[in-house]
Amino acid sequence: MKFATWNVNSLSVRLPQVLDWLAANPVDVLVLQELKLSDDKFPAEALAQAGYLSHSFGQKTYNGVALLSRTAATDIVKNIPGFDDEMARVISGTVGEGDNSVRVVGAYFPNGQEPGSDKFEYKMEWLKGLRSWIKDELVAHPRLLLMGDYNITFDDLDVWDPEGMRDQIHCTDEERYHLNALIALGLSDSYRLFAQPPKSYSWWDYRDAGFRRNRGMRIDHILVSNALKPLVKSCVIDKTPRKNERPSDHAPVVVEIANQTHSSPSS
DNA sequence: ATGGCCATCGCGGATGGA
Repeated sequence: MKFATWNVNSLSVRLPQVLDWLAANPVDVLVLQELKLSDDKFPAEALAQAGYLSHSFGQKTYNGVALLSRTAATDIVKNIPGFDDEMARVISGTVGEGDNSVRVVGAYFPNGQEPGSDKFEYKMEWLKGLRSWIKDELVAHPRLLLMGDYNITFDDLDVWDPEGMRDQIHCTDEERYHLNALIALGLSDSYRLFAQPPKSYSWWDYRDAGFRRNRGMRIDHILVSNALKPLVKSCVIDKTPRKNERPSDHAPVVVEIANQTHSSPSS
C-alpha cells in the first residue's frame, strides 16, 4: 500500500493539482494539511469522482486536515484526545484489512513562528500532548504511521543553509528534542531508511526563487512504527507538483509498505 | 537587506506561514 502526505496551502486553490496528482499517483491513502476551509466547503464530491473517500477536519481560514482513502477508513479521530486545542490539526483513521490494516495519523504540527514566542510555547505543549497520546496509540495500534507537516527538521541534512538557520524556527534544539522523543517511542524516519539524493527538501520558500535555487528544508515526514519498519519498500519526495503554476510551497511525500506475506516466519 | 512570496479576509493592509 502507498501512503502520502501533502501540505496543500489552501485546498480551494490546490484542488485541481490534488486531483491531477492523484490521477498520476493513485496512492491508497493521502493526508492533507492546511486546507484553510471549513468542512461545509470541503470538495468531497470531486474527490469521490476521483475514487477517494474522505474525512475532513477543517476550520475557516487556518489549519485544517483531511484523510483520503480508496477504501473506507474506520475509527476516525480528530485532534489529540486529552489535549484541548482550538485548531484543527490532526486526523486519524484505520485503513486496510485484517493483518494488513494500518493506523494512519495525519498531522499539521504548529509552526511556532519564533523561539520564545507564545506560538513557540504552544508548539512545545502541543508536541508534549502528541507524544503522550502517540505512546498509547502505538500500544493499541502497533502498525502505525505518523505523517504530515512536522515543521521540524531532524538535522543539518534537512536544511539548505544550516549555519544561517541555526537555532531558528524548525531547527532549534527544543523542537528537535521533541522530534527525537517521538522517534524514541519506537518510530523511524522512513525517508532515511534509504539512500536519498543530497539536498533533499520538502518545502521551499515562495520568496527569492527558493525552489529554483533549491533553498529548502525537509519538514514533512512519514514516521513508521517498529512493526511496519521492515515492510517499508520506498520513501520519496515528489517535487513534480512544486513545478506547477501556483504551487503549494510543500511537496508530497510518499511511502510504500509491503503486505504481510505469512510465508516466512522470522528467526 | 530591517525584504523578497502567497493565501485569507475583504477591498486596504494586517496576519500567518516557514
